[in-house]
Amino acid sequence: MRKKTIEDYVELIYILQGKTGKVHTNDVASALDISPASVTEIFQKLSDEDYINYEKYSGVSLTSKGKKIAIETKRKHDTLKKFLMILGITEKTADGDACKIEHIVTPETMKRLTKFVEFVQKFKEGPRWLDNFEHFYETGEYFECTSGDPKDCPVYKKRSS
Amino acid sequence: MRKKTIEDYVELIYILQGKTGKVHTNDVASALDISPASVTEIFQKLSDEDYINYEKYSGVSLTSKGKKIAIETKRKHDTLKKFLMILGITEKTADGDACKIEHIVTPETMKRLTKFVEFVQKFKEGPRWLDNFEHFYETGEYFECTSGDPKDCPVYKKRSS
DNA sequence: AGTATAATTTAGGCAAACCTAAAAATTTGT
DNA sequence: ACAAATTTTTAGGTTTGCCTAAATTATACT
Repeated sequence: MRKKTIEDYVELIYILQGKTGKVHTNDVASALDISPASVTEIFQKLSDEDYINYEKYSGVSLTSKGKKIAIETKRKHDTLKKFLMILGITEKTADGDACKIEHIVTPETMKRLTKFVEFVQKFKEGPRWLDNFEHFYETGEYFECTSGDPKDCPVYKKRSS
Repeated sequence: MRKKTIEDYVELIYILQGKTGKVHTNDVASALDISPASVTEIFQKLSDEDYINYEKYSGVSLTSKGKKIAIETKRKHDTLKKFLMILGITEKTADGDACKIEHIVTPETMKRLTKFVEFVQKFKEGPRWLDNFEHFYETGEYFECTSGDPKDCPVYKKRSS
């Protein structure tokens, strides 16, 4: 069930690293709820493939290769999460889904979604059609707002975020 | 890399089953590019968990439990694909991404996306904001269409689909 | 500084998902 | 119908990602 990718680990290390840049076996173990022994194995593997600098018994830090992957993955994650939240998905669910989708989505799709988020965010409080979508989602009532006076296309609900 | 879920197998069997409803070891093996021996194991497992009816050396067919999963998974797949295509992603990419996302997405997100597709499809040729998104995607030019005379919010491009 | 405690690593094991090679059952061609 | 070819299954092996228990190293307290 739980298949963690290299990206997962690297991103997590990136997030966990404090000012010192050092991340310890136990930090990762408790974050992922796996045994410290397993984390040691993971560290060895990541080190072999040059994603992290690993020195026994001291912590671990990202190499430049690792950092690059981490930043890229985190950027994907944040965009996906924002995207899902725009559609009205709760933060917690959006975060969880983003975490899974970020590893499998193609660059083409990612690019589209990124642009979409950018597009929507240009509105101060969300575009009108999004309010109408929200209303449709809640009630099933549907209004088409492509023509006529904008006053005929009411906004049903102000979005909070 | 290749992690096949029960859903994957069941959906595939659903797709592969012809008029007779029988699917054979080799069909699945060549579809997934794995060995026939592995398919036998998979059949045994799926049979143990009552997703398929399995009789050695004859083919395999879905139980009602299996069929239910298969139909549901296919429905998810189709919705995700439509959704991605609404955003302008090419059919091939949308299909591939849908195939991966369908297994990991939460019901909450799935419900939202389904409604979103329904919402957009109520427009005959796609809502105006989608055309504007397309224009924004292509050119970076941005127009806000929430107020004022609709004529001030031009449509730049008619969508084909 | 020396010992108790905590963190980390090593060693060995288990289960899942694949594999190959060989055995067994089925199907095909004459 | 029966031998040859094909399909399917069995048996046994490999790798991966996790585990526990025990050994080792680091840290913290007096």
